[in-house]
Amino acid sequence: MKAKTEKKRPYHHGNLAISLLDAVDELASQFGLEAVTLRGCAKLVGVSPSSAFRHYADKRALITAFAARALNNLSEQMLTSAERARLEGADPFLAVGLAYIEFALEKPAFFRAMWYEEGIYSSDPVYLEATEKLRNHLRGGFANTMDDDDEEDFSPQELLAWSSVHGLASLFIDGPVARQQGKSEKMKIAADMLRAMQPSIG
Amino acid sequence: MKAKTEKKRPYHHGNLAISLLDAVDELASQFGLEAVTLRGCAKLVGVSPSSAFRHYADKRALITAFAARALNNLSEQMLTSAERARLEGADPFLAVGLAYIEFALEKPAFFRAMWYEEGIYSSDPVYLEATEKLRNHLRGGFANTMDDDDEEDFSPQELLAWSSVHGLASLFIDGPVARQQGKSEKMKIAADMLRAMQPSIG
DNA sequence: TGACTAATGTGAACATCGTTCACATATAAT
DNA sequence: ATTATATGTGAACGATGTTCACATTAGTCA
Repeated sequence: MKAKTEKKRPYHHGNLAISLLDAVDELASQFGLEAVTLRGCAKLVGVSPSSAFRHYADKRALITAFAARALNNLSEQMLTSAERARLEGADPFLAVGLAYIEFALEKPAFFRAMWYEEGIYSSDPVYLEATEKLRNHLRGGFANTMDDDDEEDFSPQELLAWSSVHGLASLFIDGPVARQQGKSEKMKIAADMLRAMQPSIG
Repeated sequence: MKAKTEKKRPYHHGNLAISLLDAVDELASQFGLEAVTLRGCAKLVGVSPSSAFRHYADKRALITAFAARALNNLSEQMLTSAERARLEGADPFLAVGLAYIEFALEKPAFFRAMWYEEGIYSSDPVYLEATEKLRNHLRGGFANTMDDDDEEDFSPQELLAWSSVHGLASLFIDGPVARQQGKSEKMKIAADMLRAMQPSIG
């Protein structure tokens, strides 16, 4: 959040790599992912444009790191909402699905960055690890409610759950579904869809 | 397809607007959507960069037009596969869903452009009309197999169908699902998912 | 402490991109 | 034929990603 905006400016920033990620966060949240610029990030951090290349091979690598961080954010959010649901005796399946969609609605630029295949290095180890974690949290959240047959592969039911949740999130933020409606109505639509799926995953 | 590549070059191209769309098609198919450049399209068509602005307000408008055309392509493909399924006595629901996913697998750049919210004018009338048509073809294809209660809004079941199909397509081309597998295996996974959905939409 | 080395930030430069605008050329209308 | 309109051109501008020689600092070890 805070990009160490105001201080005496020592020649060495000391935390540039992470501060640049914060800058991407800031700019992407405010103006969209497409508006994120290396020079803009550098300026926001108060540093020369070329200094970014000491920490990231190129812009794409920076966006990749940001995407990985976003994936981890989503993983956390799903984990906590699954735990809370279990504690409250609520349906963890619904909770996990709704958390996924809510994340996309609240941080659309983050969600887009996660799956921005053409703008990231999708085989970067850090990014890959983050997708693995998300995958497992998804399976973990969904597994308690449905048959957890295979350890590695997604069952058709699990894939249905992930796909539908991912698809609705995408259609909400980038598609023509419920364009005019507010967040709470969208969440209600999402809950209805998830409940409609129950017969398939019981 | 053919961008009138080789001929005497009259001062006026005569078909620039459409030829530029063909150029976007060509470049996006070959090098990805992010690699599409106004100057590149102009060069491919054999015309000056600035001439593009006589037909499109800016690059974003050009991409918007391309996205609309892609949406119409997908609509056609879904329509024909639904008809064929009906003639063959096959399951139209499965056919429509698989057509959607197959399109994304075969033309990923087209599919991305369709939902490239930050890179298009999503309230452009032509684009909007194309999304409406797709919407209706989706409902048309799905409606025969499930309760067609409401005329305008998607029922939870219909939305589940669209979301899951859209989500799986997205996860295939931009996500970590079945990365290593070939198209036929992915189509089998898709069919399994669609069948797993049957209890919810019967 | 002081000197050497590695790490980190800078400034100027380059090619490319989207975009604009005065101008050139072709087509259509009168 | 003359005029008006549509369409394409060339040169320019600012912004972007990137590179590279150089400046500054931090870390290490005598």
